[in-house]
Amino acid sequence: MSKSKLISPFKPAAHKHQECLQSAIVAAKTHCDAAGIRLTPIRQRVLELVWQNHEPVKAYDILDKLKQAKSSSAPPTVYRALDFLQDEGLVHKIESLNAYVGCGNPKELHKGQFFICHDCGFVAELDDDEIRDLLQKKAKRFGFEINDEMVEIKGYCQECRGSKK
Amino acid sequence: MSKSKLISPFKPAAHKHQECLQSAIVAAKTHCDAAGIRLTPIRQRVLELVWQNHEPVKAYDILDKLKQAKSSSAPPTVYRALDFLQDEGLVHKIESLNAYVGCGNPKELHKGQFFICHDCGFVAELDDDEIRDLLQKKAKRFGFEINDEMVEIKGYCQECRGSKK
DNA sequence: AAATGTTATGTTATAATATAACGTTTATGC
DNA sequence: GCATAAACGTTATATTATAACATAACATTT
Repeated sequence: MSKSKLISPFKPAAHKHQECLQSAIVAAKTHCDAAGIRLTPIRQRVLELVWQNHEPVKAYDILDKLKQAKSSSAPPTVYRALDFLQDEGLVHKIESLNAYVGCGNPKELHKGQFFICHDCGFVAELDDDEIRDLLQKKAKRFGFEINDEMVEIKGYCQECRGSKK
Repeated sequence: MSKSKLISPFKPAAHKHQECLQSAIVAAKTHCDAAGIRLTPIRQRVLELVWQNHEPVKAYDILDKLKQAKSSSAPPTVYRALDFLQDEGLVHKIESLNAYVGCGNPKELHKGQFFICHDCGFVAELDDDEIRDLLQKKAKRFGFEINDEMVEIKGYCQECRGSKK
């Protein structure tokens, strides 16, 4: 079946973000338990920091915050945790920003399509087979076999557009 | 009218690349003349280096080559030229690789969709309205106004797939 | 619990990518 | 020619990411 799922929708600026954060952590724990891998304290902490809001977070900003608790933290501390989280589908990298966002849908490994608001910085993640199928169809025309895809769309979200009028 | 144009197709490994290079330079000159802007020697040289082949080229690799002719070249030399060339649609940045590819279609400013072979490194550029329209349609559903888009697809080109079987 | 293998983390250094800031030169229009 | 803007030179530094090797934590077998 073809799916089109808004994994991380745009939300009112004042939504209850604690809930996003907590459900992401629960989902991550569940996923890691099921997969028999370890969500260590460092990894969980990095995941929490990525989920501080719905904006892409920079590796060195994460590092700064880690250092507040543990001054010995270094770049590899962060990048290793981010690598782990990406491998498990708990975090995505936004390539065009060199920044990272949480993913609330670790179960199926996927690469979503991202919509990023220039104004508020919010990122919405879509997991859409129609887009994927169309890219497949295009690729097929010249015999290309797809293995990985990055779709990052920038513009203005409804809320920010509204506030400008 | 809706277009789907393969701006830079995949090509046999042994295609006559001199022709790609030369026609790109001619197109760039024509474009700059028409627009009343200057394709200075540095800019032209950087463009030639980007067009050395159909693989994305790194800024510092360009710099190394510039230095061979003029040892005073520095990072800003390269990045300024790349910025200019990107603004004019003569070069695209592949965000997921931090690398740059030439574009043979400067006339209409656009952001293409890129297909990148993991094996040979070749990049094909597609300029396809069907993809763009679909992304528009998806965005519209949640009131998102698109302003910039990045589509980078990785996998294996026909030639490389063939050679593996 | 000792020995061992594996995974995760600590630590230092450095590579790779990109921009800031300011001065100088060069093109171009008047 | 001269004023102006555009392009370039130069030095320094910011930002992003990885290499390399040591140590610690945990798991498994004995």
